Amino acid sequence: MNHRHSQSKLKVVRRKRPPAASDPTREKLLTVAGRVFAARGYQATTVREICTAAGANVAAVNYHFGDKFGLYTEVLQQSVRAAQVEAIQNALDQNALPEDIFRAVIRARLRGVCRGDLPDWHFQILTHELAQPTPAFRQLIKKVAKPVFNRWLELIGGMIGLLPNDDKTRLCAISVMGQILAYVFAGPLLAGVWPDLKLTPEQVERIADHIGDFSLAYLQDFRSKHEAITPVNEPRVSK
Amino acid sequence: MNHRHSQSKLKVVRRKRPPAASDPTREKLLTVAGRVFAARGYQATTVREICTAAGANVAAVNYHFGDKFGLYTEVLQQSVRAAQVEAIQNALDQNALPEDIFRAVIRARLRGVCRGDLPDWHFQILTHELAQPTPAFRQLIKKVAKPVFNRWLELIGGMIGLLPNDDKTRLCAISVMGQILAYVFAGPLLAGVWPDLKLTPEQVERIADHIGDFSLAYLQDFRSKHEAITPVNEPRVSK
DNA sequence: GACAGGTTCAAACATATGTTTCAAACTGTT
DNA sequence: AACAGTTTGAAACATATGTTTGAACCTGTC
Repeated sequence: MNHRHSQSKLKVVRRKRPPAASDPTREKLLTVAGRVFAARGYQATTVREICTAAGANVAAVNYHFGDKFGLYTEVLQQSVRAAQVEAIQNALDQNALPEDIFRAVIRARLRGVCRGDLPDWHFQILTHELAQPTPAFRQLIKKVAKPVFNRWLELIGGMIGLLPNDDKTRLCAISVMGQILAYVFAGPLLAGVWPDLKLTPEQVERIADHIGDFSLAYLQDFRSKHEAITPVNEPRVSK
Repeated sequence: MNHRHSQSKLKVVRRKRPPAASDPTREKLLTVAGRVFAARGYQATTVREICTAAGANVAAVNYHFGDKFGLYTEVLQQSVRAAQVEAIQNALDQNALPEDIFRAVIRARLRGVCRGDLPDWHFQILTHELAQPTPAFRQLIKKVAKPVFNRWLELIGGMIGLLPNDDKTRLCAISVMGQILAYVFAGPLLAGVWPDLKLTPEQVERIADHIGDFSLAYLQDFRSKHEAITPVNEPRVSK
């Protein structure tokens, strides 16, 4: 009944030569589709809307991407690539004080949401995925989000002297991530509740600093209280 | 082209007598629709799916609710009513220590997300609205979320000795809300990143306690550092 | 039982939408 | 210029879906 994401098309229309590096209509479709998918979500978006907005024929999507879902998948990948995951990876893999890495990650993630004034459309797409995950999304989580989060757990575990897989470590990691998510995903909610909030670059820095302060208060306190029994170099599972 | 929420139907089919208190198919449609809308979102949901799941005829929705959007609006209202807003209102208006009120609010909000095992479907609907707000949603924010948040600002402002509309107060309020939102709205993300997490009532209590501890570390620290210049009884704007 | 008002049902309607088709236009190569 | 492969375009297709319709079906009242 419901023609969901058709997943495995056996007879996919694929061009012989690879994407030609700069195919005008292909590029146009991709950028336009990004905006539209971000605004309406996968289901509510029509290929006709994308094509007319891109000045292309209705058949263009099927020709270049096989089908609607093929286009969406490519948009999603491009979106994740643009979501500055490497920025965060880099921050996490830097050789610096844990606290500095910690703040750098927060800043990197938060910077991603203000390209100009509104949350970047890349994140709006993720919002839709959060509400209604497609197979493409689950895959991206496994491949992108999970490794980053694991590294994040190591960092925080190190800061409070617990193992990465300790429940307390996880709770703390989520507490910090959650504060960031509020600004990334709860846009409409925030706008209704704090209308004057403008996500200028300076304001974003202030927010990042605040989240850092807010979180470190607990993390450092936790560490100093448990330092006697669980030294930094030999973390143990607590309780 | 796109038949969005049709908003103002002039000739709405309305029964003469009010909803009859217990109309079996009407009730059935409402409860079923809640589940389906929560799972798929407004656009992706078909009235046929709802009707067959409710064991009713396709025409039932139009007969009882005018059109698809009428049904959705009613589901949304019922959903907000069930979202335990009063529980939070009550907690906020209680006469107790600020810290206790603070923890009670966190617990109340977090409890709402675990009716059984998965996030309650009421919140899933809100997730869709977050991704793609309907007019009905913006209204709900103004009427429900904003007053609660203002009360929340007062509480936190009082705890750190700042005015409710101070930026710092707002940042703190969002920091706490954000931690909660992570569990409410980022379900798929959490599931991918912490698969073993089971939202049992006990686990929810633990999470609530953690968020309380995590946040109070900063709030109490902030207060004690600024107490000298800004006593509790006479809060001032900081900086 | 007859009647009236409300309710349900199967079928039909109108339209929206993803996809396909096939001919025309285009592009680079010989 | 001729040709082959690629890309585009307008129309057609098949299906999904919100809505309407008119008859049948209740259910209580006289």
